[in-house]
Amino acid sequence: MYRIDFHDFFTSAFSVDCIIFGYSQGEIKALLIKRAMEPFENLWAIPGDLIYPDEDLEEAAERVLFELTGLKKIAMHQSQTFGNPKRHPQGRVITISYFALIRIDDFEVKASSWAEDVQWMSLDEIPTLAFDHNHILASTYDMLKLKLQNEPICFDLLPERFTLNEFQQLYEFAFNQAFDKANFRKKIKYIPLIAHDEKQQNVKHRPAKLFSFNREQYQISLENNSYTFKM
Amino acid sequence: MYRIDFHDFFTSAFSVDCIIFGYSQGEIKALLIKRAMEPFENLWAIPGDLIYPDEDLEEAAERVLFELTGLKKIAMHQSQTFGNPKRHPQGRVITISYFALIRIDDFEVKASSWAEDVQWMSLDEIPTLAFDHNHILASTYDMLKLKLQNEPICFDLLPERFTLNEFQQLYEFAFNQAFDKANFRKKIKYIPLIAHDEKQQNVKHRPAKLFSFNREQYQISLENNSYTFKM
DNA sequence: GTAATTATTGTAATTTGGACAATAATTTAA
DNA sequence: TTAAATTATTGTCCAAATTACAATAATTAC
Repeated sequence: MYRIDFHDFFTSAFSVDCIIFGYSQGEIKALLIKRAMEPFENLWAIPGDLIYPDEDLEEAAERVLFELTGLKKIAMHQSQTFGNPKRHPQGRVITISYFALIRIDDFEVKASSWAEDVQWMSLDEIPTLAFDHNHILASTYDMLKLKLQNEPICFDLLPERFTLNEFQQLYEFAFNQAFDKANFRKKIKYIPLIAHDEKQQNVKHRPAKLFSFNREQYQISLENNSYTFKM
Repeated sequence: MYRIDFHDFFTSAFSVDCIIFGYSQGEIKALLIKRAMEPFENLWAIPGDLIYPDEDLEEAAERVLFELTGLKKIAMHQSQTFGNPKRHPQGRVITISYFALIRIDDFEVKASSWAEDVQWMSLDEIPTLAFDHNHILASTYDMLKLKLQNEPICFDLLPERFTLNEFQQLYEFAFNQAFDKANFRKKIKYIPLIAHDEKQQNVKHRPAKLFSFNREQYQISLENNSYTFKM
């Protein structure tokens, strides 16, 4: 039986795609770039590019994101890998997707390298994207919703200090359903939050108290096995 | 600015690794092969190999698994991707891991191709494996335990017809803790099971009734959103 | 001060979950 | 044939969580 030589396999490339979800004004959005380069020139796409031969995956995700959008110091989480042989018109490129969650108002994005433009887009207004990026985005959003139920990543989307109503609204947006206010507050009773003396400013009604997530306390509970996040 | 040419990136290869978990005699085991080939010749490893240039990922996982172990018609689920630049001593190889769950007694495994031996190994008796395979295996087992709580994959491990006690024992093994019999039965009250007239054979005590998972009913509930599996 | 608005807390009924006990069905051995 | 042994199955009670809904408190705008 003929056996292919090890080096015959080195005919493929890898890329990373960085799906960045942000939250602002009660809405979850995705960060997209406009391609100034073939293939799919002028189409919108998930920021992504090829991995250097000696680069680790997560390292590549951070570099590529920075090069295209100016974002840095963002914690990236590995998601799925997409490898249909026909997904890239110029050759075999397998892409590993990474996702991250940020507060839109805390960062400034700026298109550079071969990104002609960069923009936050509402999830219900996503145009046809380059490659299989519509599929990748939808599939990653499903994963995000799953994680929102089992990990305290909602606090990466909310402002550092938030009201309990803002907290509730994020979940109402993500799961597209209303919750009872009183019951929501009971459900989150065990989530370690810090209650501040500070209150909402510039609202024309009774201002709500501001809270923040107690990451230190959460870490301790994790190590103790004394609490597991569940929504 | 110097820009690397697209084709300079084609210096890497992909592989798939197939983590097969099986269940038999009250224990979850993993299927491993003994390598008859450099690198790591004679070490045990997760069955895996390079992906052909024009092959889809899942297709590759199924082919590789068959070539090395004789297993076929096994539904594979994508897990994580591992890409440390130094993980393969002969070059840059990024590996995409797939996992599957099967009933050990329903299949026969047979080493072939460059697998010198193939064996089911208890999870607490795993030797030092080739490459980063100990890490991959441990990480995939963690994922399995997570999925056992949120998806009805336990029925891929149990025999087609099982007793409620066998069902309970699988969870007791995976989570390494005992459950109350009566309460376990309450918990599974809404899981769509078919109760058969048939009973356990050849036991020296009152035989238990046999059940099987009602996949059709489960599919319907999924589409209805009328039930979500939760353990 | 008063109306309007929203934040926050409370209550009661229902459902679920955990600990434990009772009963039923079957095999084995005398 | 029957009693002892073993395991399957069902039931009960109490505590805790969930749900729906209501009441009260704190602000702002006028």
